[in-house]
Amino acid sequence: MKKRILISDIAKALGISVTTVSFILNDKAKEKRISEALTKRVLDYVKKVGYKPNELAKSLRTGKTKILGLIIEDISNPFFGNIARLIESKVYEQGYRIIYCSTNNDVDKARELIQMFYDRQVDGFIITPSDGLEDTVKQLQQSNIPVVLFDRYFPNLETDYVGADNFQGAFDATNHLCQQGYKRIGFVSLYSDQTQMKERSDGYLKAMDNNKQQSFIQKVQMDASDEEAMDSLKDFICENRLDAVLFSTNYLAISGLKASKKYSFAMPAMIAFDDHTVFKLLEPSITVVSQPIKEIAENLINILLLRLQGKIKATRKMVLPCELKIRESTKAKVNV
Amino acid sequence: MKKRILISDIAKALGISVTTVSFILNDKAKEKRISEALTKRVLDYVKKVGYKPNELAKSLRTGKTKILGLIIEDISNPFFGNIARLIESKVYEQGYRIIYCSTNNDVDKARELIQMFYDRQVDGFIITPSDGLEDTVKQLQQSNIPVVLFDRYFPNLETDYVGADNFQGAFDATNHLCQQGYKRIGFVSLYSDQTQMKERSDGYLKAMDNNKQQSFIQKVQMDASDEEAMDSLKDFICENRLDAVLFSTNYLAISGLKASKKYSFAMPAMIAFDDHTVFKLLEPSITVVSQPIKEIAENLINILLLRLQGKIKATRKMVLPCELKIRESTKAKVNV
DNA sequence: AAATTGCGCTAAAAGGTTTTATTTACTAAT
DNA sequence: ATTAGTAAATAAAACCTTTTAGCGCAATTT
Repeated sequence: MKKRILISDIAKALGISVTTVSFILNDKAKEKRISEALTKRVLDYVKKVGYKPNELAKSLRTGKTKILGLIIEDISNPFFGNIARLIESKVYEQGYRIIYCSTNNDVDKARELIQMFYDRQVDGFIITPSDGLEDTVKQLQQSNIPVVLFDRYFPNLETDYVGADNFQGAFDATNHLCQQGYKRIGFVSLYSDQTQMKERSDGYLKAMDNNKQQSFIQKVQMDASDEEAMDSLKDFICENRLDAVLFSTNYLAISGLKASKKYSFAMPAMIAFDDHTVFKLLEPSITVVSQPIKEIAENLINILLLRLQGKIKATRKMVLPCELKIRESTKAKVNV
Repeated sequence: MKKRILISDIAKALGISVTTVSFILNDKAKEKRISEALTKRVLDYVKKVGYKPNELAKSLRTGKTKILGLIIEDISNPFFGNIARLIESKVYEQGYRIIYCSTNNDVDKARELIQMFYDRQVDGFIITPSDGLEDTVKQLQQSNIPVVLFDRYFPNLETDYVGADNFQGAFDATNHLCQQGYKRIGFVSLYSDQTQMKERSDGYLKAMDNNKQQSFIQKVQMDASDEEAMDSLKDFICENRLDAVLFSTNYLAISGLKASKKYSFAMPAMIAFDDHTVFKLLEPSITVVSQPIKEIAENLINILLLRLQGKIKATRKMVLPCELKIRESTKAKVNV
């Protein structure tokens, strides 16, 4: 276990001051008018001995940790897992690291996590906010710490935000079902005030309205068990004799599919929000509204980095288009 | 933006020294014989003003960051995503945080990541090592920093390790196929020296041997595209007229299923290693060898925490049993 | 000749803790 | 009356950087 080499060791070895070394290492040689000869000498020596600055000391002094906090709903959900992977590799290139936690939509946990990350002085946040987190986010803003929300936002709070066009996605999906000839089209959502859910619901309703169709809506408790969800979905679909269903999340769609298997009823035409490996493989394969995951991740990072560099003032809201991926589960209805 | 309150502010306000406050805050009041009266006075005041220590300063002084590095293959793979979620919530209770990165099985990236985390002075590592990472892990050990490997290990390096009983899992799966009457049972694996692959392969071979059956093995390049994997799997299954296949990972199984869909050949009886949402939903549902994810996560954390507390000396290797979840894809063969 | 400017570099403070070594004020024992 | 011992608290060093303010000197300006 060899001792870590310090900036003072370098200074001593070269017979110069610590300050000079620090300036050179922080690319301030020019600005501070350090001679090129000395600059080179220091850089060479640093390389030779493989000096690595102590990030903790650096952070303590500068107040910047180069760590970003990622607060998401659930890292084991492929939608979030994929975003996390993309975010992680993006920021990595910029010298930032990610420290993350899943909230499972629990406000108290979310609050605690954010406080914790704040105490650890992360430089910025990317958050999928749960219901009721508005105050906490506001506090972060007031503390002047950059926050970018994604997937959902707070209508009454000016924040940076990146998300998909949920209204359009749901609208297009519903329209597609209408065009295919379906007459009893249901919509499955959650008991939640989150904006993405509201927008999807609005998109569905608008399309149904345009097509002069009666709407059927079923909400599921956010903390419902898989069993409970399956039960209520079975009833919803069967009792209303639906011939098509739009599911507002991928896991609700999966619960629906499980239900149809468990209770042996025929799943009507269906569309799911958010793609998933399973949807491509099923027989029939499932039509989905797919969010532009890559673009979402890229924009999240871009906005956050610009904020960190103080390059933007006004809040930015990015709404990215969804893509309707038409598969077998929504083929044209054969009129009976 | 109110100024952060410091330990020195507390000392000043109460007319005592910084040292005393620090002792009390670190539960050393007894040991350092601080009077109970004073202890209470300090604790009350701290609570009242809501003092939170600066973790950076603490870390700088103690050399401990209370951050653990998690290096996994791919956070977007549900198997790893689930483990990550469990690990995260476990360590969270103990006051530790996780900083993670995916390697995508790239040694160079893994090495760089570990170096980075090391520079940031994480207290310990949990790593799914890619091929060729042996040296790096050895270096960490020599630097006296705790490392626990999982999913795979290095036969020639004494390390803490937690993983599933891959041999037994593959053995049981293969035996099950034999008992169901299948005669041409193939095994799909990766070109990789990783131990978990070797063990699964050995389990398959041993069972085939016991049952006096001819073995069929196909390896896929680790960096093969989905298309390439699908092509080679199609050829493997069709040209050998296999009536059953054991896939050594969930994503290989998924590639196989995609291939059967794309090229319209009937998928023979099959078993996948590692469960996945998709396997329960397919028609027929897929029999799997399921790893005890929860136990793996718990043991990883337990061992790492014990190491961090210096409570264990000898390396621990935990091998946990897999469970064969029999579903519809391996029903008894009807002899033609 | 005195005052100013520019150059190349540096001493020392600051950032907020923990911990070692020491002090002070007592009480008890010799 | 001196010594020894103990309880309760503390001063100052240590952790390793970045950054502010400024020094000594030579060249230029007034």
